[in-house]
Amino acid sequence: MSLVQRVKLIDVAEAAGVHAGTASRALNPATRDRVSPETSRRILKAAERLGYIPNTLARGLRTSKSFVVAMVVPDITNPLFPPMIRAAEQVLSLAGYMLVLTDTDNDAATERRQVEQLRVRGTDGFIIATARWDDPLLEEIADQGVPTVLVNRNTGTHRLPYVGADERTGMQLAVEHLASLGHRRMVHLAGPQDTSTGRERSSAFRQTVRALGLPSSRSLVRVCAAYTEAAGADATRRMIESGQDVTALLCANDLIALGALSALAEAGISCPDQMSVVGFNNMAMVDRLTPPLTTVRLPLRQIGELSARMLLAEIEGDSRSAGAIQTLLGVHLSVRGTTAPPHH
Amino acid sequence: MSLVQRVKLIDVAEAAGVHAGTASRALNPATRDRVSPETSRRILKAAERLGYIPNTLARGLRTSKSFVVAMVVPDITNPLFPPMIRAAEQVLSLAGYMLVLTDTDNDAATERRQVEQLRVRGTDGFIIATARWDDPLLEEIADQGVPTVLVNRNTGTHRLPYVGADERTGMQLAVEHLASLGHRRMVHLAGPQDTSTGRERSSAFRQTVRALGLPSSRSLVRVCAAYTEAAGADATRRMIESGQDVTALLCANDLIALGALSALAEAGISCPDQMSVVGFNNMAMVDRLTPPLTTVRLPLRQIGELSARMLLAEIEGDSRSAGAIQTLLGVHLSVRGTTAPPHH
DNA sequence: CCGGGTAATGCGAACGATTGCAGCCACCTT
DNA sequence: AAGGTGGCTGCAATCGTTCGCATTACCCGG
Repeated sequence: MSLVQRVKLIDVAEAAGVHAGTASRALNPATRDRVSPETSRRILKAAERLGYIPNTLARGLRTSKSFVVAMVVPDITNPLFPPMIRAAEQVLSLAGYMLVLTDTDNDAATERRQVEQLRVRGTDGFIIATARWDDPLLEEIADQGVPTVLVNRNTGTHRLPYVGADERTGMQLAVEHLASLGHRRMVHLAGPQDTSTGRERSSAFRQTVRALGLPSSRSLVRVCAAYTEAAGADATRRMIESGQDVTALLCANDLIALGALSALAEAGISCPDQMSVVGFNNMAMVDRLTPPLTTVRLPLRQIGELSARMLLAEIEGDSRSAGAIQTLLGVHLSVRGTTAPPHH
Repeated sequence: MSLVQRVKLIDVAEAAGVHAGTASRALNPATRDRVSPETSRRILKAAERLGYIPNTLARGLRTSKSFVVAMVVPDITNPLFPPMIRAAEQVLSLAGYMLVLTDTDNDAATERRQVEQLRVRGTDGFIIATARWDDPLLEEIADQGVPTVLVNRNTGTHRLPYVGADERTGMQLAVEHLASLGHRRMVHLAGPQDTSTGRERSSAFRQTVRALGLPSSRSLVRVCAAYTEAAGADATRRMIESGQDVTALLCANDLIALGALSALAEAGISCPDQMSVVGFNNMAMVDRLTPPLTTVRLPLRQIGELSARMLLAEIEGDSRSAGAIQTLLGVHLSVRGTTAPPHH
């Protein structure tokens, strides 16, 4: 009684004096034209009056559709993700889908377990933010044609639709900004090279350095073990110990930049006077640091929103998706306090 | 083919040479004792061998259970929530539940719409972080006996189970800390009084000030319009303009503290030299500010974890829940750089 | 005036599991 | 040895929709 489900299809059918099947057709916009306008109107009215709400489970059982979409992130406490999640959730909920969230804790085994569990439960599609460059799970998904869109990180084979930021241009802007300030010897603290972001950013770094005619050498790129503060600090310490002659640090993301700033402070190297630092992602709060972090701002909300739209299109699209569309959204360099001309 | 669902109950039953009903009983631990150990073993083995995975939709249709739990937050980009969400998700997923996330954007109408939509979809329970002191939606939920746990914010009637932090002690620790530094004239920038956190924190502030024998007056509490940076800055500006003689600011949360710090900087008032500031929540990154923010640290992960456990108990508990349990977890004061002795 | 076409609706079998009830058989008691 | 008991298992209804197919009614041209 009064518990959620009360009036069902057969009730509205009876109220309208028709068979349940007819009511079903009238209620579904796609099949509505198979019932006469007059009857249809009566059914709609009855449904309205009784407050009919279809039972998603029953429908799902019959149609094997669940109106559930899952979003897979490596770590929801990373401020990079909430804006994307939020935007995606809004789009999906407007379209009548629920968003289930799963946090893999950066662990491939956990991820596989979660995704399989979700697939078994009839999840209609996936938004995945944990792609690795070489990712067997994603290959399976592509093989099996599960509606999926990748965000933030892409996979090497480009077999799945992807929406992300224009990483290369972001890195280029950062390098050019530093060059225009007069920097010539910059080091890139790269992210893990098994992620597309790590690879793209470091490749763009190398390319831009070369294009600007700056001295380039292998030692200008130092790969961090992870996208974490600790890894960034480590790499920075090693660089300082090496005695390398450097005036600017381009970090593969803000967490690495945070680690770098700590390590610099530890070593008594002041930023930006003795060392300029640039981050990537424009994480929440980095504008409140002292000095505020210069960083590349990604359109997180847009990424979330667009990924949801693309996924919906893929799920509901009658035709098979027109290949794996790769979308790159524009980025912006937020110049703040951690970059300044080098002094001699 | 090879699409998710293939082997079903009847396949297992046939393989084991029994009727589907028997297989169903053998597979369900709760009814397993109604089938002979020998048969049961055979069925389990067959299920294992065939890789049987029950169809949650079909089961849900019959049992009206969905193994879906929803978490309702006001704004997922607030760093307060991700740790709670993460912890809850882990507990739930281990128990075979999915966590669907919904962000109400701090809007009561949106919240109602989302929650109703979710209930209709057969959600088994709710973790709600958006409670208001006087909240009709929650009253309905309590009336109808929907399994629900409140986190972070409580409701005035205390009719639903709640797990949160010991706000009062947190505030007390903060006030005592300032008093021990020598502060006597402190102002509390309170949160909205339609939330339990706003009310508890300001009531504890008043109480502690009185208990310490400090001068107390109505003007020592200034209520902010919202838990936002902008509202905190506003309140602070008004306080500065009023010329009130104050040496310390106790903010109802970190965002308000952030706003206060901005407004102080604007007005050329240095922190902590001329004004001490204490926050609440220990949001991510506030330890990286200059100076790092002194704040009350809440056990966010524990709150998330415990709330999930309580909800599961409520959902699966054979007996009706033993009243609306109110759980308060311990807090800790992180003394950092924004508090110092007052100077004269 | 009749056959064939079309549009609208009814009919009932799925979807895949759970579960109350009934039947069966073996064993125990008197 | 007959009747009773209780443990296992099978049977079939059920959850609420959807959808292929059958049926009805109606219209039009020959």
